[in-house]
Amino acid sequence: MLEKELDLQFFHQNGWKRYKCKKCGAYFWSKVPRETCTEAPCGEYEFLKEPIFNKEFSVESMRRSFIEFFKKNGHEEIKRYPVVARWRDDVFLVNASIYDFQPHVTSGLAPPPANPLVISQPCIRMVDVDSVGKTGRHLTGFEMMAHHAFNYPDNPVYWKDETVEYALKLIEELGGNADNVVFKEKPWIGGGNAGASFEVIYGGLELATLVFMNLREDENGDIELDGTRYSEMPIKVVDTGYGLERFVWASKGTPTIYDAIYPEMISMLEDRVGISRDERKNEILRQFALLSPRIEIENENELINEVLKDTGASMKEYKDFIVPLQKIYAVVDYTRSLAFMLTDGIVPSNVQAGYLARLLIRRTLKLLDDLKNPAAIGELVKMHVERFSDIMDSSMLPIVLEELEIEEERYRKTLSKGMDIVKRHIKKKGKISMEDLILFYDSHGLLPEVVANVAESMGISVNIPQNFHALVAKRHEGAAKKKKKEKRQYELPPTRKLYYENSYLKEFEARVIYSNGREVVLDATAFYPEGGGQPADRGKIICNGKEYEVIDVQKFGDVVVHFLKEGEIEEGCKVKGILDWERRERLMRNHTAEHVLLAACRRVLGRHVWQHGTQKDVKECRFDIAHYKPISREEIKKIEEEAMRIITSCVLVDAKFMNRTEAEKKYGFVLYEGGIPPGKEIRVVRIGDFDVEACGGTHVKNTGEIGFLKILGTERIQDGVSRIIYTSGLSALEYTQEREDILNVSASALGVQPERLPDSVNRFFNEWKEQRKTIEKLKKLQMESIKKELASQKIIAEMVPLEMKELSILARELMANVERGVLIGEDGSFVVYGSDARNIALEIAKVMHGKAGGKENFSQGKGDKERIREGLNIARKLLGLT
RNA sequence: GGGCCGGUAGAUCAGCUCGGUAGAUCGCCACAUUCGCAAUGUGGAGGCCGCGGGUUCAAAUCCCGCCCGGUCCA
Repeated sequence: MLEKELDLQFFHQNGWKRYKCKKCGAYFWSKVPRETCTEAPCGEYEFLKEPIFNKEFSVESMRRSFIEFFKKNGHEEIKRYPVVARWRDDVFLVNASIYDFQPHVTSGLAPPPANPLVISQPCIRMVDVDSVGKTGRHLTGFEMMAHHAFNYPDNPVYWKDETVEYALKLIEELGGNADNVVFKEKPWIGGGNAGASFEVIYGGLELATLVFMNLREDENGDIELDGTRYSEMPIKVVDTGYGLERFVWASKGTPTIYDAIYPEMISMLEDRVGISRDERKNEILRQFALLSPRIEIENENELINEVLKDTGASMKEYKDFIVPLQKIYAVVDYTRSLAFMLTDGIVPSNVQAGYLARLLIRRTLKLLDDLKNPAAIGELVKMHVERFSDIMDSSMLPIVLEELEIEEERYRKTLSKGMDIVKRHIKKKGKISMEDLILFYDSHGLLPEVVANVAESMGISVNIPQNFHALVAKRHEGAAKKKKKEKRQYELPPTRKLYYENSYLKEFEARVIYSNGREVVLDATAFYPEGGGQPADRGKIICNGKEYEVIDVQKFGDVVVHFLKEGEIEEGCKVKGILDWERRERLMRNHTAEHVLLAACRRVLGRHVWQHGTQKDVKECRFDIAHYKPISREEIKKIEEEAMRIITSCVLVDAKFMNRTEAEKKYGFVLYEGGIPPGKEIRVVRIGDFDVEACGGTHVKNTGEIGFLKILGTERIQDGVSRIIYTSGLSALEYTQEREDILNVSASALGVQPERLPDSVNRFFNEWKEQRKTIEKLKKLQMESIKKELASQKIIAEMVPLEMKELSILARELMANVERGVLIGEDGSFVVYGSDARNIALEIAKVMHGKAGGKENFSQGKGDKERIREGLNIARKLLGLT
């Protein structure tokens, strides 16, 4: 398939030929005859010996050169997207520039922001997190420079030949020799799409990938790749990715990619850690970069040994200089990724994208600890934000720094708590098993190396298995299973949505176009179907004078289906629909109130606040937001005040349908606060300058109609996610009235004014505690006197005015003097001790119609308190007292 | 979203396996020692054993549900 797809005219016209790599067997195109594809490990990193361009580039100048080149060639420059993929629900982070345009642009549903376009998109890839620093070339954060063209059947832009030509021209413009380029053929699959691609190899390094995306997943498709079926797409997408950092590296030929990108921060950290660089160390590092494509990082020891062998370096040299340097590299890369993630608004958390941020933070802190803390994590993130201020939002810095402080504190706490647990465990068990190691990691977040360190300081050695993480993963197997909701399909024309035409419509007339039992579809409806966290309307449908109650309304595609409580309506019938207006009005107010609340939260708490989930209802609504610490009482009050300010300003609420791409351009991704609606057209609800969201719900026309917004409470549902419970309008008034009632009832129960309640309650509670203590003391005294009375005898069987708990205590104290005893309490419970105690207790229980049990010489039980006399009698008999 | 661990005195935790008297250490208070402090000694105060059900004669302990915290995975 590739051979045909990638046999370009351009190659034939310009003297390029197709070869097969003698080492890896892949096919490639080259202008000069070659034995191998030249990509490491088939070739070597030639650029490390001789940079491939005739001048050095910084990150900034390379990015600029790339964008200017494509602008010159008819491309429009597009601003970067956030690294957190808010417009998608299938991934957390942006992994590649094409993510910006999936799924709606690539599927043809929405137009691209420009065509063709050029962009430099920051990406985060967590998969390489373990390799960073050690291989000399892996990164968690990088910029993918890209040009994209979307070819529609009626509007083609350009395709394979032009794309290849651009790659060569760009390299020449940067001062490289196009004849050294190799185009390696490769099938490409990703994100539900597929196509053919070229890897652009230069100097042994893959500099770019040129993807020609023309297939999409389709179970009925006639092309099969990797076991999945694909069919041709109407749109053909040129998807390129040029690694910005790799280009910079190749222009400089530094020992590692990190030295090329962040020379300033690295030399600063080297100074602080006390490492000096020289040619020899650079040679060792260079060797790591040269060998790492050949030896997988999983076999790290092999890689290290090879490098030491090739360079003649000692293990000590490696440990003293190379390891700290590799840690510095990782710190520098991680903190830049964090700078992107946090300024783009990711809040550290124990779930979702926030967890990935926390993971990076903790790894960074661990590395900084290893390096004896040459810098604070916040200092480094700040340096990145300042250096990349042209593409990062430095106004987020204060919030980011606070988030990092909170995270560091939390990490230290987890760590010290975990160490305590390990120490206690060792004291108790004296060893640490495999199971324990997994438990410590899985449940307490302690890396096995950390556990081993603690154990060794206590003189216990620990075996860390090579496949530790695999074992942990095995534990989690079968844990996650997703189920997709099957949505029914109705083969009916779209329902006319009267609730969008006039959200105040209370009654309407329509015709039944489909009826099946309790399901009714009308040609038009004012009933709002459940969606966007707003519950369905209720009300009734009247047909031929007969009323049918509507208990649910759902949307299937573009068809609105009403569900009746009972009865059946004939198709074709003319009906009148009447909404439960009281309910709908409250829902509408609460929905608009939610948008107001979000605006207020962003103003009070900061711009990182992001809606996380929501559920409207008539009375209480839930509104979840991403925020990095619990919301304080003071903040709640401020949010309420801010919201009321928006409400009392009587701001117009504007709802209209807009072209998706235009809306994104105009308002940005804050639009998707409430989720990602499908389709080319999206409904945009705007409240003055306060808030704008894509939202399909029904809203009031003016914020003044909300009247009153009250926050009923907050709770933290996850780390980094707080839930605000609120209500508005009449429901809010009802809430405050109910609260007042509670106060009044409580106050009158105590016979005080409501204002006096806090003091009075405190007093009563303290008195109650005092009295409880007094009772305890009196009981103790009573026990003492009973004890004195009984202590002179050898065997006793008595009724005493005590209950179970005191009986046991008394019995145990009597044991010192009295050999055998039966004590029966006034509530019918009893204690027996001394020889044969259990059997005696069972006998007493039998007589007292109760039950008993306990130890051989100390037993308890309880029986009918009316039969205490009988119990005593049998006890005396069994003890030989009568 | 799922898995795992935890919630007992102001703090850190033991007790839970196998139901039957709620404990330790630190901190706090008082007294003793001292010119005074630190240190030490003696004594004392301090617990809705997260909440709600259930099983049981009897639950901190066993079972179920919920709440809260931590942690790992997607």
